[in-house]
Amino acid sequence: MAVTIKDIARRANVSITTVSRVINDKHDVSKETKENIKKIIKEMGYRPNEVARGLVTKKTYIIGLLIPDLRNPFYPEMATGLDDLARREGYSVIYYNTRKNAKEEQKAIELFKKKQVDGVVISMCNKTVRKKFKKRNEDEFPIIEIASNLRRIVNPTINIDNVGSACKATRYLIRNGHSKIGHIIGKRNTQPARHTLFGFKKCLKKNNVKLNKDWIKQGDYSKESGYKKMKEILKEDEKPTAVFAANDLMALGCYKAIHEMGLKIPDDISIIGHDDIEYSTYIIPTLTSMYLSMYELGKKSGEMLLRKINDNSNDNPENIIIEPKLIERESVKNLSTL
Amino acid sequence: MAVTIKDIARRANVSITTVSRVINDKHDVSKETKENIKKIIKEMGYRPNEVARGLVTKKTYIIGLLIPDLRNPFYPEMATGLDDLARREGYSVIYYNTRKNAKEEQKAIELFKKKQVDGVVISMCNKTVRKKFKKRNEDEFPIIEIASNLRRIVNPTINIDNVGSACKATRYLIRNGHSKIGHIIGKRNTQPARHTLFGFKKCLKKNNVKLNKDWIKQGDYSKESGYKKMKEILKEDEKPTAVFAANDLMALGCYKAIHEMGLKIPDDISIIGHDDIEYSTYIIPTLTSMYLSMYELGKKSGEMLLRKINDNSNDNPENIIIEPKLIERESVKNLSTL
DNA sequence: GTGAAAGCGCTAACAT
DNA sequence: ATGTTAGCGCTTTCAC
Repeated sequence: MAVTIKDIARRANVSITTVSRVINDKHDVSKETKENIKKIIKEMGYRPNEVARGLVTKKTYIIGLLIPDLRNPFYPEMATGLDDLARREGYSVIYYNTRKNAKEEQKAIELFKKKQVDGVVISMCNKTVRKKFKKRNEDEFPIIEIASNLRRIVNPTINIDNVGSACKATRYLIRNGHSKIGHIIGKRNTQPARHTLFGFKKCLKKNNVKLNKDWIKQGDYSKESGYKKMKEILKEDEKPTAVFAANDLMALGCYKAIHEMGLKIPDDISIIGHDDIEYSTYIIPTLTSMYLSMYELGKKSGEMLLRKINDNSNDNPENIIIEPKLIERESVKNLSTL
Repeated sequence: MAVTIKDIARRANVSITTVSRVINDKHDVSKETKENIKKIIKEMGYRPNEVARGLVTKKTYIIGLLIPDLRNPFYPEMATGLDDLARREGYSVIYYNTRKNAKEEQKAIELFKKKQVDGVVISMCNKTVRKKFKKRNEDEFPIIEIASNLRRIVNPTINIDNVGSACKATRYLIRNGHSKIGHIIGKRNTQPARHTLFGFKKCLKKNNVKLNKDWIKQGDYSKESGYKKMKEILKEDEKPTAVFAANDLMALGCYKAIHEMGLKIPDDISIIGHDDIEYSTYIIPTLTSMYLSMYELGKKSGEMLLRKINDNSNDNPENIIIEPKLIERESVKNLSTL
């Protein structure tokens, strides 16, 4: 058995309360006893049992993190940002990799509740789960939502301005003389995908560029889907001169497809990505993309969450909107100078 | 306040013991009361408090995972394997991203203890911490070590045969007619790095290939270091015709360096990696690498850990050795056919 | 089949 | 400055 507070108390000839006091750094303990107890704690290698502590304080110092897909570097990056912040403030994070599966998302939430986490950061795909979650939990534990893109903001939210971002990306292609533009979108049932598509279309219309539906394909944010969808696009009779991939992972897939078809980026076809993951500067040619710091996003979500955990003032939920920035690299060709 | 077992008991007009019984699926409860209680549980949205439960059962159903670097896709992959298995068996995993920092590793262990995790999976770099850890914990909680490569096996271990793997990779280059071979190793203070270097040297010697120390550079398993070290190699007066990078991430960095110097893979220089991360089939040219499934590794470590948690028989610790397989792709040129 | 009582390791009033 | 008591939400003997 591990040593408990009782063992320390016995050895120090004091009550467990006194021991508890020095553990928690309360002021009203005499210097002598305090030091004596500390010594004994060290000697016996005592470590307070957080489970017991949590039961009475109702704080576990655990944050739940719902991760849609651990294999997308997007999320480890975010998790790192959250973890760093949390750790600094004495919190640990427990993650649940849901694989974008609604059932798993549901289970993740159940789990977090059972585990009595102090708060949760979610970035879910499934609308229904999210709504249910909110309704039922209302005030059970603090939640920060990332990229939910919901109209009515109930929980504090960090949103990515996908409409604006898609617009910027598309405009960049147009400015570079492209008028035959394809788009590989994410899963249609997610808000970000819808918003991105909306921004894309809006920008085309605004600039009087014709939309060709054959060049719009639906992927699922994975490399594989980018690869497959790009191949489909390249099989069309008329091909676009540029393609906007809704994330860098799919853009990576595009690279592979294009290379396999014996074409060159950006000479034969231009690619622009989204998210600007680290890899994008390590592929050849380097990928032009829309940058947003997932690390920062994770960190910010942690800050907001902790604020909410400690304040408990449920009024006016914060709402942060992140606007991705265009990072010009080598994957887009300027046609207008020709 | 959340609803507790008491609330359910009161509503059902039974003792909390009975409620506890149905929660835990004990047999000796009459069908009627059981069903009634279940109904009420559902109605009130009751969820057992795992913290309270953990306090008495001394089980938290939490596994601690020490991750050296979340941003290396290697680890999310492994974490996914572990998570999947753990989840299936009713366990959650709490991770600690140590960033290969000895102090953080130390802290991670302290934390895991305080949190009363049921077991831990570690793959640490730091030898000292590891030893200390073992000595002090001996029987505190079950541990699985990954890639520790320690001589005396105390804990169950999953090892990667880095000596053999480096040998295979090197031999492959030699068979393809290469005799000027460089090597970018990982951090020298880690066992895997030492073993890999050892295997590399051993293979050269065995095949009477001269070792050129200028072509051996020390990186840190990051893309950046691969990039930098490759640049250094390419600045040497005499250049190797092939380079073996100790992991794919560094190989990726090599690609960038080589491209920037205006050279081509594999025509001007061949590259072989190690780990075979998913990206390696998505870069151009596709990377020849040594494959080992991190997902499987994570899963296996979970299986071993759970076995240890449940068995508690500390005798003859298991020891699994994984032997990476060569995956031929496009980044190595066959010089002998010239 | 069901309940009463004790206790897991700790904190938090309330005394002294 | 220190101890006594109660209790967090649950499981687990031990009775009945």
